[in-house]
Amino acid sequence: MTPDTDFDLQSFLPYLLNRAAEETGLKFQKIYKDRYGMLRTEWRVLAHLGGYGTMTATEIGARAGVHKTKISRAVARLELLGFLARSGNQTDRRQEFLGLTKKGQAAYADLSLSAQRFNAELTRSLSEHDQAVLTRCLTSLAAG
Amino acid sequence: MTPDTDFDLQSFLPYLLNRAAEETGLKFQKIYKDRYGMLRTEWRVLAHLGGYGTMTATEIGARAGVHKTKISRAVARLELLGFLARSGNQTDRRQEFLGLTKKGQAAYADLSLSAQRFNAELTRSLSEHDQAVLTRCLTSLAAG
DNA sequence: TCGTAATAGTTGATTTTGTAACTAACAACA
DNA sequence: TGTTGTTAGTTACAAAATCAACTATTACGA
Repeated sequence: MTPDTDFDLQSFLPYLLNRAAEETGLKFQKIYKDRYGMLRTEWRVLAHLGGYGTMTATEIGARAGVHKTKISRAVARLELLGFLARSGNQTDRRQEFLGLTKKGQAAYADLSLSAQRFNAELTRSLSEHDQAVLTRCLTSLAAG
Repeated sequence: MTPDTDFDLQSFLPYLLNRAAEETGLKFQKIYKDRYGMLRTEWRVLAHLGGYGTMTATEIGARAGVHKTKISRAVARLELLGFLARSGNQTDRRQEFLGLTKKGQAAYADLSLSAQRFNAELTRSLSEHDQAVLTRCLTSLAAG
């Protein structure tokens, strides 16, 4: 039985993407976990609110590509930890506007700075051109 | 309070990588899940054994970047489903050589072919050059 | 060769995620 | 109105990942 495919796992994009994501993600996870006890989704919610301003849970989910149950739990925990505050929407009482507290803003300022440094370190060995190609390809792949 | 960082989540590599990995990974997951009832780690173990031949659990873990408890459970399940067989090592009775059964080989042949097609579809919109850059960058990032 | 350390792999307890069902509020339209 | 459908968000339960502890075996040094 000869192998009729010359499949190469090392060039299979989902595999490579997953490995690269895990490798880089776990390293950065240490930062927000150690400093603020945050989980990944919590950091992601914080990053969205810090970077794009107040919005609803559904909107975060849509932008971040995260399911609403995960958002719901992350929001609850961020609120519990004092990083986030909710304010009901008068015109549509189903939804709530989510915004960072002072403490949340401070955490975002700190973590986003660390993220920048972390990213700079990651891309240090890549040429400007490669960085541009990589970001473009990833953005395209992430969009589906 | 002016934001003293111009951090952009959209160019933060761990975020982009994670999104691209999820997007592509979940799509391909449907294939091995629907056809063979496999989980991601199980498909990954199958892919390693199918692509590189018989090896031990630890070796798969090291190559695939997966923790041994995940490997252990994936192997147990693949064995249960009849895709994989173990054979003890005489010279070191702690370890076992893992290999695919006929059924496992057939599943690998099928899935690796689908993976190739899936990958081709993913990269269809990318130029040859971009593909090469992407793969190179991802491999470098995955290596840590 | 005895005792200690290291390695292969498994198992159990805890945490986190995923799936589905649920409540509450709004929308559309007869 | 009232009935049906849709959307926002939460919760309950099942599935899976993580972490630590465990057994069995081998390696190594006094």
